[in-house]
Amino acid sequence: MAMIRQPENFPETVKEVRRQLALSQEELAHALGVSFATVNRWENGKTIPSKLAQRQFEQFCKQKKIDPASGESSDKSRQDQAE
Amino acid sequence: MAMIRQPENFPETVKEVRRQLALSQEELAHALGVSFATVNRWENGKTIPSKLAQRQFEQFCKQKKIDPASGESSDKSRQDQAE
DNA sequence: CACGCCGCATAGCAGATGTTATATTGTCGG
DNA sequence: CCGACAATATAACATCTGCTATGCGGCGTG
Repeated sequence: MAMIRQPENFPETVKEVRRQLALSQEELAHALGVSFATVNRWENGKTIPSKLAQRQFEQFCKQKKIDPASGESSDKSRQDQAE
Repeated sequence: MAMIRQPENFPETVKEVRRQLALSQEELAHALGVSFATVNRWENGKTIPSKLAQRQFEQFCKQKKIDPASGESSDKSRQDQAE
């Protein structure tokens, strides 16, 4: 029985990932190939991402070396905001 | 009225790719992470794929070394269809 | 032939998404 | 304080997608 395992709270996860990368909702949306409204709805719990969107998001996180499951980047390669 | 630029005919492209890989609509759908109905609608021109879906499809083609633009695999690495 | 199975086409409904528009909030400079 | 601006929240409408069910034709088996 495969329980689809959605991160229990997708909204926070998205916000967290976005914050770690210092991206606006619009920028993240563009990076994922979806619209701003979609990311906004995800973060505010208005909708749940499609399989494709979930896949894309996870792939994006991997690519960016971010762990969506945890609340932290967890690795030491922080480039942080050198401004 | 959007002059969105699609591969001139997405329906044929999908059919062609699917045929080259000898996949059923259901199998391709699963490989792409969408439903059978969606692939079926694409092939029959009922709907146009979302950005995400287009992206996934193109990525799938690259991964499978198939050129969606042409009607042929174009390369010699054919896995046969010895059946 | 009758039956079941598979691949495909189609339809309806609910939910997700894209687009556009409007409102709110916070920040910055005057 | 006021205005301008960016980022965000929200809404409405059209389209796409997921799911389910149905129908059709082909194919093999009894």
